[in-house]
Amino acid sequence: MDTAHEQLLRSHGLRVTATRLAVLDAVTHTPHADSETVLSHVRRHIGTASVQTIYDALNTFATRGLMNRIEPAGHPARYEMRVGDNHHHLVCRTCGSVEDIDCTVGHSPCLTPTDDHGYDIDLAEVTFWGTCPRCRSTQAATVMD
Amino acid sequence: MDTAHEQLLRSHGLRVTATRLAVLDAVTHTPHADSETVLSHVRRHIGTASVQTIYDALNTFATRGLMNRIEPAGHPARYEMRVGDNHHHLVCRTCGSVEDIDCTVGHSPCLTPTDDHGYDIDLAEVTFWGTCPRCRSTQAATVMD
DNA sequence: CTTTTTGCAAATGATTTGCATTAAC
DNA sequence: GTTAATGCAAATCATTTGCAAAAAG
Repeated sequence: MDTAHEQLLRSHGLRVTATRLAVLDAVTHTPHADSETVLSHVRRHIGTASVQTIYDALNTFATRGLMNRIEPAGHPARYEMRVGDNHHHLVCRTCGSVEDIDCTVGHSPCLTPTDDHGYDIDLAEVTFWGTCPRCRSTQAATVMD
Repeated sequence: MDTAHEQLLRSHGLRVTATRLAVLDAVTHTPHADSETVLSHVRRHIGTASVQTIYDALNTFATRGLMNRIEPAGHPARYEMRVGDNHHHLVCRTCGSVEDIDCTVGHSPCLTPTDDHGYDIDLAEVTFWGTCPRCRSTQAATVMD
């Protein structure tokens, strides 16, 4: 079952290591995982791993296109396996948790800029900001000061 | 001319100080300014100001709704005066510079999420990512290794 | 055996926090 | 005279960098 991940690495010209397989495993099983979550998952699986190796693996994967890096402002980066679909992200302002949201129109929605200002545009990103149910109930209890 | 800014502060229940007026002035004259740009502008205008005071003013303004804070992933936060229009942002991946982009449809475009996952959504944000003309020409010269 | 990955430690860089001083109301 | 704003120093926190040791091909 991790043969698929081995193939994924090789097909991108990357060396197969226990750490990398564990990182792929972590993000596959916990979409939108942050580096800390990945680190603890990896340690649980293969015993030991350094913070820097996790960052290196995640950076490599994001750069080589195996993963997407999601960077919610004010929160640590999160990662998801790269899939071909078109989806957006819903981010909690309070805890930074991320949910996928299908695109309403199935493809990039009205995202052709009116004026590209000479930029070479490669991505239109849609982010929905809000408060997740859990943070909302916590706040409701807290705000009663 | 800074009377307008004084009124803006008072109308939001904020005290009028030289630093705050200079910060408002900085962001008005340099939309999408980052804290460093604001700091140097303020120092040029009123002689002295601490980093922390700038951060405090910008945070207060963003929280109280006088400004929008734009946080391009991987780059320092930038600020713009809050206006009622509906526009998006075009961010350079390399240098983090920001340009405004008018919304194609004039109002939030196809931004009603298909499933809100129980979140209390307050904003749909559209960000275009690309490379600005300046960074593109620099890279073209550099990539020839 | 050559190149890539890993691990450790130290550095970076934007931003925040605590607290005493000063200025606004 | 209160309360809020400022300034200074030190802390925080995610992430990066430099370099030597270990592992992959």
